[in-house]
Amino acid sequence: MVKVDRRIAKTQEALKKAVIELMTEKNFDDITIQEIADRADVNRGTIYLHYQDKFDLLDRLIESHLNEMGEMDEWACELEWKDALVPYFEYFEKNYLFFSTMLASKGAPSSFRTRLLTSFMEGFKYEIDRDSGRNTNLTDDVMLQYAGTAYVGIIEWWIKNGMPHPPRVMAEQVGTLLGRSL
Amino acid sequence: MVKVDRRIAKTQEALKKAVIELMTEKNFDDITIQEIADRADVNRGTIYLHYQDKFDLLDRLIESHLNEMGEMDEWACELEWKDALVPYFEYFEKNYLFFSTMLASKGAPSSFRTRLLTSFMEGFKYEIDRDSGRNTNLTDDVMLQYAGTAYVGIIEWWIKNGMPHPPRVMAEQVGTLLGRSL
DNA sequence: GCAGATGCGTTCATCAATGAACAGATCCCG
DNA sequence: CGGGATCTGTTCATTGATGAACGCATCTGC
Repeated sequence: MVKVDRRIAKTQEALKKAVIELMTEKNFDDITIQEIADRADVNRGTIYLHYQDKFDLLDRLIESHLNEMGEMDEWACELEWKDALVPYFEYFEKNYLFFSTMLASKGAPSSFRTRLLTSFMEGFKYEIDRDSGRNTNLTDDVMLQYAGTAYVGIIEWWIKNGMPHPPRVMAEQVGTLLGRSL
Repeated sequence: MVKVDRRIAKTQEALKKAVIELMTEKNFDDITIQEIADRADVNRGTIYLHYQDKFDLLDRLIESHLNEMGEMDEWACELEWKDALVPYFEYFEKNYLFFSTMLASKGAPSSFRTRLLTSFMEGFKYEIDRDSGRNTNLTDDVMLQYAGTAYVGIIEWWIKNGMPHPPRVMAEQVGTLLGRSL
């Protein structure tokens, strides 16, 4: 992990935060580069030092979240389901604004749901029970699609309904259900 | 008003915020330059581009607040007392952490109370009623000291007690009392 | 249709922030 | 007392951010 210049980290952080905020206020397509720069308190030209355009910025924003969740996979892979899921729901809670915005916005980035699903299914692949024999009549693609859409769906519900249960409770219940499905 | 480079504004803002935060956690004398830099996410050397040392930083932090309140004077000087005080109490409320820290900390910057008092008395000087004749038996220094300490005292009480009344209510009551005293 | 306005992407000289290093001061523990 | 550790204030080459300008494209309304 090469440590990045703190100036770069700060401006990128500010830019990502600005995009999320603006997306709660208007459609992504209606957001202008100048608005992002103003909101982030950054020179307009500075954006182009890091990103191609606003679509690239949004893309990298999504990517960074998926990567961060990917890193949590490695920490969690040796834990029981319900323990492993706690940090995930805490992450969703912490980045509430991002997830609610990305899951709600009806415009171009509806692809987010798909990318999230793909990412989850990729992670589930190594969690399928292949030993006990209880899944011999099930194929991987069906199990992955089933568990993946269920997981995305429950997160979507949880976020959009103002997170009615604390992360720990969600982790326990969803952990139980995912364990039964894989 | 020459516009300052936004990089300068950002780092100074971060440094001031860092100092206030750290002062809520430990005595000012125990705070190290490195801690301030870390908290502000700024290189240690950068501090010396703007300030002599941490005392200068604290000094300029106080100064900037007094100046900002001084600018509010000019906007407010032609209003009635109770209207003029509203933005002040809103300012105290907004910068709650600063005022509570500065008024509470028992160490070296107990001078803050004195500086605040001096600043208020300076502002009151032009508000004394010299026309109606009801103050002919009173001297300026007595009135200023009386109203000044009362004002500082009531702010101190309000802040330390968790701002039990909204700014508008405080402004009305304190406005009435100050009007009677000057 | 065209003129003004707005947004985009890029350029460049200038300035601010970085981080690493340095010597000196002070602290503190053995 | 001595020496390791920590904090300070300063230096400097390097890198990132700035803001102003530019040409170009796309709207918008007269």
